[in-house]
Amino acid sequence: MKIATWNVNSLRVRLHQLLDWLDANRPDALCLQELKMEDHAFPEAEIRAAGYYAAFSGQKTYNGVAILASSPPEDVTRGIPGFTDEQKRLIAATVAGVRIVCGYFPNGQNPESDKFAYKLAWLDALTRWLKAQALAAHPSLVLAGDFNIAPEAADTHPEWKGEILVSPPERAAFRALIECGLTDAFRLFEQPEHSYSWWDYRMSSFQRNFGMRIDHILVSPALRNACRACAVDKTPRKSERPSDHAPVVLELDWPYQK
DNA sequence: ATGGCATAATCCTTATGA
Repeated sequence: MKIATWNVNSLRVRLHQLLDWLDANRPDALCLQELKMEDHAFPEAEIRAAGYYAAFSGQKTYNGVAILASSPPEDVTRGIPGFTDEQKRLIAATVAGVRIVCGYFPNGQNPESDKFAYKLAWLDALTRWLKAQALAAHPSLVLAGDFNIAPEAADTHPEWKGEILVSPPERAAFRALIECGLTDAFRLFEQPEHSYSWWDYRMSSFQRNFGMRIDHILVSPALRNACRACAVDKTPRKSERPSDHAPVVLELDWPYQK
């Protein structure tokens, strides 16, 4: 089973790149973030024609998340239960017996801003819900998306300066997620040095590999031993008019037979 | 080397992202 996540930074602009990528990679499930469109504009017919079903939660201009799958997503839920949030940042569904939670975590802007407080509150609500409910109800669970956190020093270019996405409170919030029993699938495998998933559009950041690893796939204990490979696919980032994020792809030996 | 880019909407300027 192949599960992937990709922040497309406008599904309208990236639709054809998405369809090409689906054709070339045939994931069983794909988590999308930053649709930047309302549900009525979601390109359901094009995606269906590519052989995929979709569950989505969109909004105008910002945010918006979706789960595409080769079989119809089941038991779809939107938002973090118990957390009132106008921003469409979370969707969950079951695909082939795996509970898939797709998130577009808040950016936070800077540690002094209200948006930063919102980011930490959002992460706290997510962590509490996973710990108290979701993981118990669904032992085989994947949390995938744009976390907007580079968890360790190795996840940013060595010369990275800013505070946001790397601050101690953000990294502590990431560790709290891990402490729910989740594993960063990317780090289960040997990876190229300086592996990132996002590069700023400015200053030729991609050409200089001046990036950060902020898109992640976390797996629950029941899935940990089923992980076979996990990698960043830089191919779409090299195309014309790319998203600033690259897809991250996890291969699972699932249903697990050992 | 963080600015200078990309996107959407308010649409020729602003808000936001990371």
